[in-house]
This record gives sequence, structure tokens and C-alpha cells, in this order.
Amino acid sequence: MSSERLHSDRGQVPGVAHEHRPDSSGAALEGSLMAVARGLRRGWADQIAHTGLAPHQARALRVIAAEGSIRPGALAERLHVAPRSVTEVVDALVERELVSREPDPSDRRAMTLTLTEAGHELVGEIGAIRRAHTEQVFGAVLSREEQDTLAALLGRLADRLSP
Amino acid sequence: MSSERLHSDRGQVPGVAHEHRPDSSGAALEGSLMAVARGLRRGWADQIAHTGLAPHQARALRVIAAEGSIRPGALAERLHVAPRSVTEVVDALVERELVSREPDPSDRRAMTLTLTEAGHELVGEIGAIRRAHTEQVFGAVLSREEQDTLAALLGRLADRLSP
DNA sequence: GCTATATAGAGAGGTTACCTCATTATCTGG
DNA sequence: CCAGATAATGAGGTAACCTCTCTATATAGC
Repeated sequence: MSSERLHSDRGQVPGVAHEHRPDSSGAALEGSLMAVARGLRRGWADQIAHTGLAPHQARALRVIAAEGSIRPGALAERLHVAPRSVTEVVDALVERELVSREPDPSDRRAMTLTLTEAGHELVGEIGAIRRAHTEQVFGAVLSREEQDTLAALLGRLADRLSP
Repeated sequence: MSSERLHSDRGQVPGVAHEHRPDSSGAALEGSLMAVARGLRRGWADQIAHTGLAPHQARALRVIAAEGSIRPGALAERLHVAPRSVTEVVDALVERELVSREPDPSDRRAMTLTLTEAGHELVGEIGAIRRAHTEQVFGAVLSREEQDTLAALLGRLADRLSP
């Protein structure tokens, strides 16, 4: 639906011809990076659409899988949402029987979230799809060596940026 | 949400002609790239927060600036939202007197969006902030040469991913 | 042991950024 | 000149957030 581009540049005279100044390659770098990130994210989203999982549900599932078991409050922190907001995401995952929500034996105020069998299965499946898509994109354009170079450079940037 | 392509290659690695096994480094590449993209986006968001512009408002402003003058429908396409949805974004920008919405002389059904003086100013300001932040991040970690290498690799990926 | 305060999760209700569908004005091709 | 197509928008809905509040439980201080 969003893939058809209409030509929008009719002969209209724009008011002024203004700043389109990618003078430094920094702008190009930034633009390409964001475009690649966007492209990958869209690709993943398209390919996991058939699961019926919203992106934030998939993300929550991944965090739960990574932690093995987690409490709603901690999950909220990982997802960068308010504690209250995670309840609804978890509700949906529990509804689909991908996650089980059980009282935490060590603190009776708290709940513990863990993946069900079906949850594990789905996480694995999504991971495989994601990995395949990513490899396909990178592999189609870059040589193995170039991928290593890219990974090294981005790794250094990520280290600097991540808290 | 974005397209109606339904790839059904689940679970299995799709046939890429020449297969390496980049198992772990592919994941690292992907992870780093997304982390860097996220870090940059957060940095920009933090730094333009003081303008009171929501991210999609800032994006709309940039598109209008880039086009010089654009109609709501075309803007919607650029922002990947439904035509109806852009009305509200534009409402907010018009309210702040950053954008003027005037009847299009060439088609009396249509409106034309252009930046006001204040709009141009703000776009310039945001661009400067963004550029400075980006350069600071890249410059602090990578040499000029490395930035060029990175730009080249990402550029090729972006070309492949973007229509 | 008993109370004061902090914390975990969830209910109630609001906001926002989207959406679809319907409506009005205008354009365009036969 | 009239039958659609198209541009924007009003009306009304939904989903993912939010804050504020409530209840149950934990924990620290007396």
C-alpha cells in the first residue's frame, strides 16, 4: 500500500530554492545509516506480520526470552515504558498463551513472567526469520570482508553510544 | 503496515546464491547498526525537545522545507501516513505559525503548504543541532577516513533498500 | 510485635497519533 | 456538460501510551 510512489514534483515553482546542503559527508553518512536501519526494521516487520504480533509485543517476547524470567516492572524498564503500560502488552501475550504470568514465590506482591512452550517456539521462529532477512540484505550487497569492516566500525560507535 | 508482501519463508534460510556462515557476526552487525541508529535518534530527540515539536512534526517540517512547497496529500505520502492524518500534523504547525496553509492557485480543491519565516528559522536551527550532534558522535569515534569508508558501505546498502 | 512507609501490580480514565468512512468542492475525460 | 476521479477535511473509532489511585505485601524503626 505504501510502496507506490507518486511523482510529486510537478512544474510548480517553489518559493525559494533553499538549503539542501549535504556539504559534509557526515550528512550522507547519517542519512544512509538511518535509511538502512529503517529498511531493515520494515523488512522484519513485514516478515513477522503474519504472526499477528505488534512490534512491541515481539520486543517484549524477546526480552522475556533473553531473561528467562522477569517481573513486569523490570520488563517495563527494558522496554522504556511506564510500569503500568507493560501490563497490557503482557495481557495480550498471556491471552495468546505465549507467556505465563504467575505469582512470584519470593515476593507475593510480584508476578513472574516466563515463556510458554509456544512462546519459545515463536521466539525461535521470529529470530530465524530476522536473521535470514538480515543476512540476505547484507550478503546481497557486501562481501564478507566488507561486512566485517562495517561491523567493526559500527561496533565502536555502538559502544560509545550505548549506556 | 507498510506493504502487502507476504513472504512465507519461515524457519528456513532462504536461498542466497553464495552462502557464507556469518552467524554471529551478522547478528552483531545488525545489533550495532540498530543501536547506533537508536542512539542517534535519541540524541536528536533530546536536543530538539526544547522546541516542543513532536518527532513527526519535526519530520513534516523538514519535508516541507526540502520541497519548498507541497500539498498535504504528497506530504502524507512522504511521511507514510494516511492523507487524513497529515491534516492534524499540519494543523499544529500552522497553529505555531511555522507553516502557512493557503489555497493552491492551480487547483482550487488543494492547499499549498510552505514554511513561514519562523518555520525556516526553526528548520535551520534544528538542522544545525542535528548536524552538530551527528558530527560529534561520529567524529569522536572514527577518523575521517573511517567515516568515509562507513559512508560508502552504508550508502550501498541504502541504495539497495530504498526505492 | 506493631506500626509507618515503600514497592509491585493493576483499575480507571485521559491523551495522542494514527486509522476508515463520509462529505464537499473541484477537476478532467468522453 | 456530465460521470467519475481527486483533494482536503469532518466525524468517529482504536491502540498504545500516560498519570493517578487502590490494594496487597514487604520492610525498617520503634
